[in-house]
Amino acid sequence: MDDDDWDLHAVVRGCAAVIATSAAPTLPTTDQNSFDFLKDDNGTYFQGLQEAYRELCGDAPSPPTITTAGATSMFSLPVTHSVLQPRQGMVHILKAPLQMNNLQSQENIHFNNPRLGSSSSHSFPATNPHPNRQRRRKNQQMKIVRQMTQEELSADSWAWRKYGQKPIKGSTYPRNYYRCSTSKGCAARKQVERSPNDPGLFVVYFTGEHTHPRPTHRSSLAGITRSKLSSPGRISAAKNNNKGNLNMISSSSSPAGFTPSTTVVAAENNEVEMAEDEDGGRDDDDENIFMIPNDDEDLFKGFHDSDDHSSGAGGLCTSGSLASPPWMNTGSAANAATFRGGG
DNA sequence: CGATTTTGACCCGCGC
DNA sequence: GCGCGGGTCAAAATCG
Repeated sequence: MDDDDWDLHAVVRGCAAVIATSAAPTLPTTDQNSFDFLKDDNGTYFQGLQEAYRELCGDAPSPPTITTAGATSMFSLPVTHSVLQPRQGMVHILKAPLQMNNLQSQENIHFNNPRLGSSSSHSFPATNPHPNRQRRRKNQQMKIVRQMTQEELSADSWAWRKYGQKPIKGSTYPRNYYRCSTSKGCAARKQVERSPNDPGLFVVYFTGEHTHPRPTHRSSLAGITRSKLSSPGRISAAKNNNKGNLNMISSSSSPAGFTPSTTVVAAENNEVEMAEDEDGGRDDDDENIFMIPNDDEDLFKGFHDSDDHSSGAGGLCTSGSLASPPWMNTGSAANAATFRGGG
């Protein structure tokens, strides 16, 4: 389920706080292994982050920069800039808003995780009619945000199953919710919506982790037969065509088709701008950012198409400590999007 | 028949 | 405490 996922987010949250405050203490959690790759020998994370970046990017032209922007701190992993601007070709790994302006001590690095037995004020009642429903505080979620073209979305070897669609207030287009269908217990999810600034682009949020290796052949996966955007029967004839939903597509024919450097563009959508935390407020979308430069093709080859290089199930996933964030995997594509009611 | 999509309802975090 | 908004569930419909 999402339990591990939650822990990871909590760890990352703490890690970000540590870096942002330069305090660099050890993580106040028992589940530190998940992000040990960010930790150095001194028990801090700054060095580890740099190393992690080197793992991801190979020969990075410059070391990763930990920077702060206004009231919000963020990781910035520049390739060609010492400090990249958020809009200059970044993939944003969003996390919960740390409210760094209020973060003064490690005590503030607090995990509102009921499953960690910490300070959460929320827990599922015993009478929960949906005991399997795993919810976490919005600001506890870690997201990776990417802007992708339809081609990019199609270049995905993961199998995604749509489980919801919601109109988002203030957004022209609805948001579509997908979860990984490769493995039943897989917590990997993604949200796809059209960029409000460029309907030709899609803003994709990746959350959760894949609990299984990347499938080598989509054709062997359950459900892929209906996840083809290009399928005339499904798209043009199906009832959802006129609704403009974001439909999944599979991409078994293009296992190596992902070319992030050409398509992952500057983050100009509203979500990412909010993620910049310009107002330093407490908006739900006002999340801390773990930014990775999208113009580093190797980086995303590693994340998205590592198996293209015969690296097995995720080239970066070389250890059990989240060497390869599974939520970095690209998702399926989307078609035209309009509101559907409800919600 | 099995898997996915659709879609209304439900749940819950969060701001006021 | 209340209401809004977002995320998820799950039954029905659909497809191959």
